[in-house]
Amino acid sequence: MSTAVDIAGPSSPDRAHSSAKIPNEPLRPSLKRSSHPYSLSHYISTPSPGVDVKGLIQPSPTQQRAAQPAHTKPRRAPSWPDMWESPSGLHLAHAAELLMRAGLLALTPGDGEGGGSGPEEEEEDSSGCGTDFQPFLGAWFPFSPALFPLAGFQMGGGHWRSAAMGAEGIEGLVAEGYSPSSLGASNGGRRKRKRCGECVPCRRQTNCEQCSSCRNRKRGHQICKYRKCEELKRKPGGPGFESRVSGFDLRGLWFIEIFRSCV
DNA sequence: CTGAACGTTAGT
DNA sequence: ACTAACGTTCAG
Repeated sequence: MSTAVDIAGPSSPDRAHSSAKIPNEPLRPSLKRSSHPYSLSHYISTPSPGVDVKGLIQPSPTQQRAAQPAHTKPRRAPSWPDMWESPSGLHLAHAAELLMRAGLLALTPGDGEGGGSGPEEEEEDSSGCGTDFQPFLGAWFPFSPALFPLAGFQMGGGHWRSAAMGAEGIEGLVAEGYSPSSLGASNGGRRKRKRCGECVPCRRQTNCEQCSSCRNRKRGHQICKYRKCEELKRKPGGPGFESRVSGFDLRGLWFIEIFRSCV
């Protein structure tokens, strides 16, 4: 199965006559940085035979018990609800929960007091698992580990944590080249959003030169319709709007698919 | 509701 | 300064 994205567009000759000034790869540097040879679909469709994914991911009975929501705490960041949901139903939170059940992820509560409700549990859970999984993650995920802060995860104490997109998450974004202003954190959210660089339209490299936007570029000031970022098409603040990293959809699906096939 | 036009922002 | 393109407004 090819991971090639149909960047040719529905009705557009992908001619190379796109205006020379149009950047061919308008991706964020952090997105371009990924040099991993394999794609998500590669891992989903053909799990590496050399790696016992199940063994790494399947929760031990102890872990399962430890993860039982006996006193289910809200795992969602109170101030970033949208970040955990996506319009397509691909819930990163779901994936995160799966991770947690598998003992591969420890949630950092909002206050971030360190051990959370059960320092002992955490020690139990992370024994061997986290440290084993860490290099595994590095090899497993095509996107740079540096992207984890984007998804609300951070490294801490030898295993991955969910920072619930608190201050750490913002730091991660900043580290990735997002300025607070570009995140809409200031000026009442009237800042320009940036294209995600990951969706099909974003990955398209040429203008069709046929759509109204292309033909009317002078006055329209709009990017080619077939290159219009899917994320930017959504209304800011609308349902499922993910203001910063549109890859959440992909990653959420990714996690879920991986766990579906492995657990 | 959709698309065109324009103002504005952001990168070079 | 110039260009690309996002956000907003408005006409149809």
